[in-house]
Amino acid sequence: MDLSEIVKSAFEKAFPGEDFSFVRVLPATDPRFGDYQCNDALKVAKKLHANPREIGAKVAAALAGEPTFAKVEVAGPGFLNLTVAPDWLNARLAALDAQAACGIPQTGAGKTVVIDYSSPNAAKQMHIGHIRSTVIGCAIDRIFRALGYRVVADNHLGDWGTQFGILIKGYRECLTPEERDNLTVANLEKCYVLSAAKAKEADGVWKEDCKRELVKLQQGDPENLALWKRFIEISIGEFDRMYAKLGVRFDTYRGESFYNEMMPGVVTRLREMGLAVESEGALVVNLDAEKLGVAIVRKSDGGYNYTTSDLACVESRVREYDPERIVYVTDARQQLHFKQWFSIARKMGYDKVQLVHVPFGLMSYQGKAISTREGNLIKLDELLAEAERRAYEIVKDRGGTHELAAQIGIGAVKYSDLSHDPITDIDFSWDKALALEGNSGPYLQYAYARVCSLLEKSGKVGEWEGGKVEAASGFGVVEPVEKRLALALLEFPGAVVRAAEAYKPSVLADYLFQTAQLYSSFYQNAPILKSEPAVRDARLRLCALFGKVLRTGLNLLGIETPSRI
RNA sequence: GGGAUCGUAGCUCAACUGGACAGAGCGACGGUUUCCUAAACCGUAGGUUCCGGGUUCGAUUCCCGGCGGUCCCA
Repeated sequence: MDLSEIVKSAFEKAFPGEDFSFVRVLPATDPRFGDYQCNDALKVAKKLHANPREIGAKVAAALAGEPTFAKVEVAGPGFLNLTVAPDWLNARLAALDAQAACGIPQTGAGKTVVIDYSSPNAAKQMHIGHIRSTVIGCAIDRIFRALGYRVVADNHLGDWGTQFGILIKGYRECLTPEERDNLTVANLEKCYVLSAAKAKEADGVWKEDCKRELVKLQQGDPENLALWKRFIEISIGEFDRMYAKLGVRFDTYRGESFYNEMMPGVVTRLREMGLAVESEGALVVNLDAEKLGVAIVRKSDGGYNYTTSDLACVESRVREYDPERIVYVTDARQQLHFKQWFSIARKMGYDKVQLVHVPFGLMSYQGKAISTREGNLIKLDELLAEAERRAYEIVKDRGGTHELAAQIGIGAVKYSDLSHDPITDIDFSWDKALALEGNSGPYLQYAYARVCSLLEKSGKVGEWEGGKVEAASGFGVVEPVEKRLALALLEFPGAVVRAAEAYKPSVLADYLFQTAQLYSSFYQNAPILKSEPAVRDARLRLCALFGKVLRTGLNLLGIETPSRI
């Protein structure tokens, strides 16, 4: 039985008739306090106006004879320090080992969640600023899938808007025939820059031409529409090349254009419901009551903006998927925007679907926002190539391949982002992004590879890569380092759940690193293969379970787990 | 002007949402390879958790007021 349940019923036994639903047992914050602790006697003391130590003592008495615990102590002002019985620990480890997906609870079974992430702009190359949404979103995606949710991963591309007038004009006038025939995103970027520069010329002729092309596109002109489609296809092709390297995949690529024809309907409904009113030629929703200012849903020139398209998008998603929640992974600058349109969506009646914005901090480079204008834009492609190059320098001496180097380098890039709380601003640096030592992706991959190597050498565990560990032996945890590792392994499902609840892959990353540290310490300080057979088998089994947990966890972060590095 | 967000070791970050002496990594210093992968391990130094109040048995965490950085809106 769950430890919290056991202690809760001890509270109930000691103080009948009280509500103890809040009682929780947590891992001990320090090994000296035992294996687990419960601090809730202090809360109870407040409620009952009683001495907390006495309450702790009564609960401890109620726990006497409970076979789960080898020792129950009241410490300090009334903390309950719990030491579990070896049998309990071994049984729990065996249970964890036997469970599919390392015991991750299937709380999402039968539920759908839409996760909206990455979302780069078409006709531009991806740069380091795109890592965060892509990598954090991908991890949240994988975590929710592991919890049993049906996940719809959607890439909400920036594939519509004024830039296409500039692009079409630029395509026709600024590119050579060869460039037009072999159109790449790099070329699109180039012609955009040239065309946008000309649009700033004083006479305004070029700018007018761009506008005309845009209007033609919006009116469905076949030639412009075909060009636009081609731009999008080329862009997606290029994005997919990046996603393949990053191990990211989407279920749908629905850009802004997908919601185009739905926008007038949204505005009509907003009007009919009395939510939107005319103001200075524009149509706005006033949110002053919630201190969210005013949201424009149709501009004075008749154009729509993101608020409207996001509302159209939520309508569309609810209709199609009926999701329990929709998660948006975007940078923190958009917080106001999301608060505004979430509020409007609820007023429109979309109050059953949970709308969640996961904001992440800004990425800068050398202290400046990343932009073409600042000239500090590092292409994602370059970053990944450099990551692979640095990893290869280390790997090549051991006969490592470029493929292995890519797994390690990209693991380093992803982990350096995922190991931080998403809200943290990041000033990009090559050395930080590509760290290969200490709290880094490769540290975890290295720990995993050593588990694989160990098990291979033991000759006992043939099918381990397929997840099968011979259960010939129990766990027989003895040494303190061994026990700390064992207790940490039991926390894995909880770490996954906490990461999901907080929408923070960093919670899982942190757990994996701490657990890997315990493993490294154990591995270094306790002989495994050289131990006597009983100890050796028990330790191998623990290592195998750690390997399984680590592989599962890294997989949730989207980090590969080569078996040899 | 209004709002959001962050402020923790020299640097980069944790701290399971209010618990025990605030922990890691990097960097610094010192140690460990006839031994299961040294991308590792062990140890030492390093803190007024921005400042000031408040709530509480107990605050890095919650509330109020400042200061500073970043961002959004007007």
